[in-house]
Amino acid sequence: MPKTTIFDVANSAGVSIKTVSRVVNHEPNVRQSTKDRVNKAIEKLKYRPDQSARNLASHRSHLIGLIYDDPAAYEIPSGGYILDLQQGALRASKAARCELLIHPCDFRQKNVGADLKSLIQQTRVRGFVVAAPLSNMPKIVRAIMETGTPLVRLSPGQPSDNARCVTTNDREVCSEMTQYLAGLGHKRIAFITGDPNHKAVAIRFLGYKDGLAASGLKFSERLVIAGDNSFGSGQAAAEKLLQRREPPTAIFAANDDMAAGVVRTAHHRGIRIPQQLSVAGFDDIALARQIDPTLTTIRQPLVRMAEQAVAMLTKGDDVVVPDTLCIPASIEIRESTGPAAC
Amino acid sequence: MPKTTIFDVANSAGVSIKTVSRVVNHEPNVRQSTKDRVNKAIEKLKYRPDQSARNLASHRSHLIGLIYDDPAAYEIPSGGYILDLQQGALRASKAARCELLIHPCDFRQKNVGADLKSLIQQTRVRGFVVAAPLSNMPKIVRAIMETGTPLVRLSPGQPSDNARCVTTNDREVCSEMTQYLAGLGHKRIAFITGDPNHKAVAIRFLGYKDGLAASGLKFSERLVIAGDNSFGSGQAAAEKLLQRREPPTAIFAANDDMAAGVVRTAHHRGIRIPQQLSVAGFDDIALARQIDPTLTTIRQPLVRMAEQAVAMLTKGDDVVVPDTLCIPASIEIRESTGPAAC
DNA sequence: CGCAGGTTTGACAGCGCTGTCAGATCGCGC
DNA sequence: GCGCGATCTGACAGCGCTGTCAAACCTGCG
Repeated sequence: MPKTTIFDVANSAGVSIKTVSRVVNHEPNVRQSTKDRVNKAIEKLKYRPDQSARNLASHRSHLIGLIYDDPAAYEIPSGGYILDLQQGALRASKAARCELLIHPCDFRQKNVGADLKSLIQQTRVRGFVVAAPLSNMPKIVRAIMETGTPLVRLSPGQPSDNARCVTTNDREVCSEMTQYLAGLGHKRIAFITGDPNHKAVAIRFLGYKDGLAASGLKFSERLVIAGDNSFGSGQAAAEKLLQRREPPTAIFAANDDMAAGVVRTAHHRGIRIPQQLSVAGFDDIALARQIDPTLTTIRQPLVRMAEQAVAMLTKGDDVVVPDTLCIPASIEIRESTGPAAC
Repeated sequence: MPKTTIFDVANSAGVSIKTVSRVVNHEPNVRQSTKDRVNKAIEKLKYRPDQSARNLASHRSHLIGLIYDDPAAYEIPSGGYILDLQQGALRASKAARCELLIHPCDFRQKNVGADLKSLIQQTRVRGFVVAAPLSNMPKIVRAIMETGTPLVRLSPGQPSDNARCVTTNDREVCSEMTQYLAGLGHKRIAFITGDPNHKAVAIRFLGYKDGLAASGLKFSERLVIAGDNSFGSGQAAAEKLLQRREPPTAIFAANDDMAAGVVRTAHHRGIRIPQQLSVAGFDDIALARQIDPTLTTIRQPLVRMAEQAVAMLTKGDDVVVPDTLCIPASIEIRESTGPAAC
């Protein structure tokens, strides 16, 4: 059974291949009756346009690239983040009749730039969505921009640049969370910062400070511990904080993995949550609902962010799309936070 | 800056385009000196072959499709499974200079078959890796086979059929795990079965029975509870088991998500693990190392399985590849199992 | 030296589609 | 009935590469 091509359809419908092409691509200026005839032929012959040929002739593709930090380069990958990303991207891709190419890449490697460029030139991807923390790395962003391929950055630290981006209100919502904790009576609220490479996560720290100020609490360096976004670093930070003579009564971690690490350490030390210690995270990864107690956190609308990012890429060039989109996050109160003890 | 094409390279190297093509594709019968000259020209002009053109001319692509059950269709996606799958597939794809297309699909939908077929015809994917539980669904497998696209099934329940597959020794290793628990003195070892759609998981139940027999324990229907692979079903099953007058002293769940659910429920009921209850899972997802206590489980070599599956697809047709590959799993003993109490 | 048999190279015709541009057809007003 | 702009349709030349096949070039040996 030889593949049915545009010629077969044209013959069957009694028109030229160009007209078939017009119908398939929803181009204007085709009489309705002709359109119907062609569509009927397409139906009958089960015609599917060949993407390779389309790409070749039209210099564009139906492929969307999703670029994110390679979890294989870490010890414990924060899976939820990536899956949410993928889910959103897939949803929008499907809507735009595109396929999704995933491309984790390790920014620590020297030749990421060259690697990306060759990917782009080979596949003629229609556009890329670059997730944090890669989205704020000039090396990566520049490599893509140099090829002229459209891209949308997800949660870049500074939203400037001449590339489009989709963000969330990290700072504001972290301030809210801090105020919520303060409102529960907590005076010593510790903060575990994230990977400094991850600018958007760094911004969360500012929100924490805002929240303290708004609640009339004063900021103390002693209550801030550096983490690196990993579960293990959350454990380590908690270890340090909880062995103090005057430990914090609440710990706010810049992401859920670290918050989960805190919960684990508290457990080990026999500290009850939330009776003796409140713990809050950020991201609302699946794990947040699976650990015990379930984690109070901030739901980052990652799925929708990724979805919008892809949508920006696939929207017709005629449609005016805003260059920057901010999708607000929301606080998700669960079992791990409660009134301050002392 | 117009794209550099094979013509530019041919001109620069003073050969025909066909020779350039030969060099690029590592075809035999090119004199070393010619090869060098061409490579130098490629280097100089930064030539990258256009995949669309290649695909069109050669009727094959550099795309590998990874098909798995759509986690978005569930409540709680079991992320570790998918990420491991992707990681393995990505590794092998990269080695074969291919890109990975991910295609979660919801087998509950009527038109999955048609959907897949159109994907295939449009993109001319070189081959598919179909993960469990989709790998044992005739509807899916047949749809792909009808298009003549190569595919490799991952952990299909029954390894027959005329499609290649990569499996692990679910049954044997589950028997081992059961014997290990029996060896710790457990007499009442409960088993939580998985999603019946997931044939490979169903097989684990047989291994459990084998293990009981090998340990001289007799099988009891009462100790078997049906789960559906989800965290929640693990919780529910544990709830049922633990409220009995004579509860089991060990619970072996057919996957880690459910085992984690058991741990959670035990916690809530104040039952100490492993002192009062031993819990074992299967898969070794990241969560297994993140919950407290860490979970004794069976490490399914998923990453390697996916890697091998893609490798089967990309190996030259001349290389003889076995039709079925079994990569053994191994028991990973952690904190959640210990000697029987009573 | 000449020739069989292998190795290396090149000419050229597509692959299936889209972009361009010119030609056909239509509608409408005078 | 004619002319003119707007609407529709088709011919054809690529897009950048690979497959085919034949030509050119090498060996080594009688």
